[in-house]
Amino acid sequence: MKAPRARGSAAVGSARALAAPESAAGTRPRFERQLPAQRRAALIAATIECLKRYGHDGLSIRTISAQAGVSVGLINHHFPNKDELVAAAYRHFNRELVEGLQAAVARADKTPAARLRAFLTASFSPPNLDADVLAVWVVFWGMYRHSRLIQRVQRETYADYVRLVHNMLADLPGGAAGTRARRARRLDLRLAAIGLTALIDGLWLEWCLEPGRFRPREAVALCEGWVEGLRRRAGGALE
Amino acid sequence: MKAPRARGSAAVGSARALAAPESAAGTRPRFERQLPAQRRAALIAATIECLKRYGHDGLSIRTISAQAGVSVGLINHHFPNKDELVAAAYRHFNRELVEGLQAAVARADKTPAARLRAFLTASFSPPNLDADVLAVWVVFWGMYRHSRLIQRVQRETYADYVRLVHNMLADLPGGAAGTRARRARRLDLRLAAIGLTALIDGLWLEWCLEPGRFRPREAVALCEGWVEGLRRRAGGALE
DNA sequence: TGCGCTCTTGGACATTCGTTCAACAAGGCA
DNA sequence: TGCCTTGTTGAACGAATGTCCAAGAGCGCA
Repeated sequence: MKAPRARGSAAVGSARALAAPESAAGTRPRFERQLPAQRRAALIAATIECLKRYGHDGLSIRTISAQAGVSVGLINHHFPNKDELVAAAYRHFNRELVEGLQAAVARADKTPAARLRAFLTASFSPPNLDADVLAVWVVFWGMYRHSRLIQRVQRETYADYVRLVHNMLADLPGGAAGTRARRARRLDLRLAAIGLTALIDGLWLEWCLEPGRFRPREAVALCEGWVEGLRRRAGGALE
Repeated sequence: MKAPRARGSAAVGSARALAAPESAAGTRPRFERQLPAQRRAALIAATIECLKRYGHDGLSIRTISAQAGVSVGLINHHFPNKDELVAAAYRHFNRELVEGLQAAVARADKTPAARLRAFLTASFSPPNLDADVLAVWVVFWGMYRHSRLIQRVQRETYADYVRLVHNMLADLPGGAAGTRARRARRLDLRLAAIGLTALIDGLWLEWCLEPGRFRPREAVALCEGWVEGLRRRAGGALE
């Protein structure tokens, strides 16, 4: 299934198509100049939208420029090449996820349990829990092994996510270890963060591959159950 | 990063390159005819190999045929089109995973705990736990939303995997519920299978995105810890 | 008002893509 | 031995790809 060519440019979201062609002498501008930062943002948004709609096939200069309501040449004026645009889109996508989760946690009550619940609920709600959104992730992951750019962005942004999860677990009752069990507990925390992250990602994946199999609330419950089980075993080494 | 063109065809694994060009009148066959089933299998193997080496870019008729040591036209003689070849490769990949896991379980001791451990160990060992292998999965997942063929194969093969996990959990001590708690327990089993699958998939993903963060044994321990936590809560509804 | 910076256009380019097909030839069978 | 089935080749096709660049024009500034 290929992305449509969209001749004449539907120009979704562009001001271009708002009015009918001028009748009188009024010479309406044929395009609107924008500041580089704005245009770059629009191109990044168009890239993600194309990825949502057409998957990997949507990653073509012509599809993206049509989606942005812009000519083919413009992309290479704002980005040195396609790979840089894709990497920028990946960075944006990552940042928006992490910032959204951070905001959800910040809005919650100050108790660790409430913060965790807010985090999980946000993870399993729109806009994150959307089959289109996960499809976008998966396309990016598919590039990971063979694109240095994608690898770099991953390193840059993933650390924030891991830190968020890690801190949330550390704040849980029993999470602040005394000096004595400090070392064993830190091992636990490391593995716990890894496990929780994996559980969340895996549930994401499963839900999107087959949304009917369970409901978002059940995913939250599963994660909370996991954390609960962790706390019960607290102090003991995992292996 | 594009896949190389390989003019003259290195013909990896083909009998073609075994001997030097004939000097005397010996007219060595220019190619070897094979049964359709064999050739199809070779093309599927070449497809997966290309996916491992070059990611999504490896999915081109020319790259695959070069990898198989075969001409471009042959692929369309054995498969109606490229999508069917890719779907066949996905089916093969799925089947090999599931059958490998089933075999590992079958080889293990008959106790449920040993079977579970064998399953987990196999899940987090080569050839499954390989960054290349997961990269292949991720490319397939990236096609899922937009390819009916891939969706169909997914439905066909995923059920076996889920059943395997489900049965293993059901066999655990405490898994065989009495008639009284039957219904509540079945809810638990369903969610437990979902959760364990998600945990395994997520750990896969994490390990391959950053293999240094934890060791395969730790992944096994995390999964066993999860199952242990489940059994401790056995009988109670999860929410 | 008009100049000029630079954002924007869109045609042109060389490649690569998936698919087709006429011709070739391997190898079993009579 | 020679025929015949059919697996196999590789050139050719049109479509689509990413990039380039000369020309055009929006809009701030003098």
